[in-house]
Amino acid sequence: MSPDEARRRPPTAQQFVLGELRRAITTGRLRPGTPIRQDALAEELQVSRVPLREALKTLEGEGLVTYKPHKGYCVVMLSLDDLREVYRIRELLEEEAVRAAVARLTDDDLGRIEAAQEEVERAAAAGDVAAMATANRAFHMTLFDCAGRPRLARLIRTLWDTTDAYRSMYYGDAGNRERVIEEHRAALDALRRRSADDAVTTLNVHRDHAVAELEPLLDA
Amino acid sequence: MSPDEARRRPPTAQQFVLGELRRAITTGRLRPGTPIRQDALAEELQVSRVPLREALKTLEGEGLVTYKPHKGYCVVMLSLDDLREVYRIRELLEEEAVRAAVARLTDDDLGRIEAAQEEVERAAAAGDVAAMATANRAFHMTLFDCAGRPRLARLIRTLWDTTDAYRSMYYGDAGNRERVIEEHRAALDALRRRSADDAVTTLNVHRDHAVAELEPLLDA
DNA sequence: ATTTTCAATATTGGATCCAAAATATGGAGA
DNA sequence: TCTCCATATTTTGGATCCAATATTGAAAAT
Repeated sequence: MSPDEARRRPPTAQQFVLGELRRAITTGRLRPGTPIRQDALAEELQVSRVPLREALKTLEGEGLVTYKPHKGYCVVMLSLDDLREVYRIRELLEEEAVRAAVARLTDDDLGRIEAAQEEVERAAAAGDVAAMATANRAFHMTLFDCAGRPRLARLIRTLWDTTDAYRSMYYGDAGNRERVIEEHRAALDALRRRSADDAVTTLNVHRDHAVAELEPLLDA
Repeated sequence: MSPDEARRRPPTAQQFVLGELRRAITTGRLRPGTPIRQDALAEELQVSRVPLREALKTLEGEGLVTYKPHKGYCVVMLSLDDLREVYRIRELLEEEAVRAAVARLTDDDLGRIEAAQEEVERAAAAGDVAAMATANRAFHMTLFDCAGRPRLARLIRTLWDTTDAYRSMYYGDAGNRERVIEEHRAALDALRRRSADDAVTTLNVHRDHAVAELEPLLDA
């Protein structure tokens, strides 16, 4: 392992494993529905089963894996209904977050959101799908964090985590990337005008587009 | 351990510990803010630290304890803001659940909710606070489960878990117990009429009463 | 007296080993 | 051939041990 990797590597094995598992699920290396063989996975990640199991417990709490006593963990298979349910819950919670955020949005906050958007556009221009997914998330979460409601923001984060595995596919399409940028700009415009209604509407459209694109992917 | 206890005891140590920890936090035996000494707790519960740590990971996911690498776990101290935030989120999600539930409520469903209510009243009459808390929870969750939205119901459950520690205090007061029963009856009436609006309104009032009673308790 | 450093101690993180449960295998009986 | 049951193997659950990190306390220097 290079010094650079060592610096990046989290301070505990369970956090390292957690990140690796997220990535594996996100990128589809661990496909939905597959049972998780702890022994094999632990060996592959060069850790013992203890930190692996703690990471799995965390993922269970986030709804990314299921667990049955004495049967083990299993990557969650998101059904179409699940997807719609998650997005509907997101709609409810994110509207709440956006309204609270707009009510107390400072110019400084706005600047950070704009910076995130610049990063999104830079990644899109470079065609870097992974970077774009990260930047997109930062864009939204920065806004949600402005609501000053840590528990609400935490909930929304876990909901995003749940569908991360599928969202990355969304950015594979150039048309989607272009549309995301346009919709973000519209949202930013609403935020600058401190119009909560417009921001909510814009972001709802944004979200609906995403779920509409994702739905076909789940049939396969 | 008696045979009866043995039958009740969960199939894995981590589930047993999970239940014990919840109770300990709920009853205030583990007070908010106290760091959790794994060694001592494990010994007290007669298990090793491994299942204890996995249970703690679950509780962390539910927001009942916090975790810092190399520092350990800590029972969360719910601030007044936290309480309000949790109840506001519950309001949003439970309205959604109730509307979905009413839309598909069968007579059979209604019967189960009524049965839960009978149990609530029975426990209240007996002055059994713990049983009343359990029955009350069953009353609401039975309704939420009727929504046919498993993820939504799961989320609501974890939100309830978060404030369980404080809710039990609520039932210590006889006036509160009486009011809960009245409000449940009003909600049942709305459900029988299949009036989603009335059910939502009634339950919002119900919830607001609870939070109003709980708020003073959090100053101390 | 205050601050800093360093060692001693306590506590968490992780690896290995063993036990318990579930699953797979294979043979006996109908 | 099919079913059922006993056994072997795999896999998960948990206990113990060791390592790494954090905390505490005391001594030394300013």
